[in-house]
Amino acid sequence: MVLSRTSQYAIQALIYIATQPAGEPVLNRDIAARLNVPSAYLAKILQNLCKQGLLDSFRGRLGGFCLREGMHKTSLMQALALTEGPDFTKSCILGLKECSDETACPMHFKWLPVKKKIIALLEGMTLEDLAKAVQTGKYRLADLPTGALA
Amino acid sequence: MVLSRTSQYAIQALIYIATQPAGEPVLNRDIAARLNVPSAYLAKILQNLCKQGLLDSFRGRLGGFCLREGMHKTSLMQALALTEGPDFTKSCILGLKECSDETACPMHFKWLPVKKKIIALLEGMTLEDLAKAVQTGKYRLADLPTGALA
DNA sequence: CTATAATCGGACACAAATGTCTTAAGGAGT
DNA sequence: ACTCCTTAAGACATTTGTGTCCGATTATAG
Repeated sequence: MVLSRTSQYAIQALIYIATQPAGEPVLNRDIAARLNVPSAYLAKILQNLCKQGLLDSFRGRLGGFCLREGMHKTSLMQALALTEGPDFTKSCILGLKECSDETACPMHFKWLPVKKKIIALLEGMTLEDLAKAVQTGKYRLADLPTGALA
Repeated sequence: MVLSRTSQYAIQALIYIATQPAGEPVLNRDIAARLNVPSAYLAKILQNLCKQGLLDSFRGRLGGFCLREGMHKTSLMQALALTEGPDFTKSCILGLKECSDETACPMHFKWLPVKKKIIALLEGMTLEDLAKAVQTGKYRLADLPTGALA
């Protein structure tokens, strides 16, 4: 429900990168192992986030990916706009092309407040926030506990 | 966001059928035309809803689909469980297989209240409710106004 | 009984999402 | 210069969602 696998991988990876020391590139291979996600596919996703300006990438030795300067405060909403498309919260829940306060589907006015809550939630959480939550050890980013890898 | 095309078509069709006189089968062809949806695909969806017990179908002359006795009060939640699978609200927003109050992803406790609102909304709306809303003429089921077809 | 009209069921077709592989290009260390 | 390690890029494969088609089946009307 709600998010594509691509977006889920992207968010997980972004949070993980945000937990690592700023400025030290993180290896795609390490992220993939940590999150238990296919690494070649993850690489594609990270490359896309680079093109969109959220990440920086470095080739060669000491290379890898890291958050671009200042991007720790990126909201989940902004990040998802990059993976799901900028209008991913705009669409009608029943799929109607035209659905607004003036031309509403029968669910429109019931769905609207819930949608607003979702948007507020996504706009209110930053990568930094989520990274800090993970660093407390109370939450996990993958199906294994935070420190379970060797 | 949120619903597959299949589910969107299913809900639209169910609401439309619920607006029609009970007991009089509705033609798949008419539903498809009214909703501007591919009729062969819609037929598959309706057949599935029959197998799952939500609709009745009748072949031959005077045939078609209609809501099974008593199913006007079916909630959106119940209908979506048939098209999206019974656990479609259960899953973790980040895609973790294990994510509960005890083993939580960093979004878990923020997402939980929103998820509950969504579930309450879906459980609170019945096909009958939505059909009545459409019948007031204030809402539309397709991209054309309720009465726009010839 | 026959013709007609509708769903049923399966096979097929196409597109998008997801995942894999290989080669090229670029940076760091020796 | 050379080698190694990394991302970049594109081709390819697989899976799933979406959509089409056709013959079989069933019910009604004449």
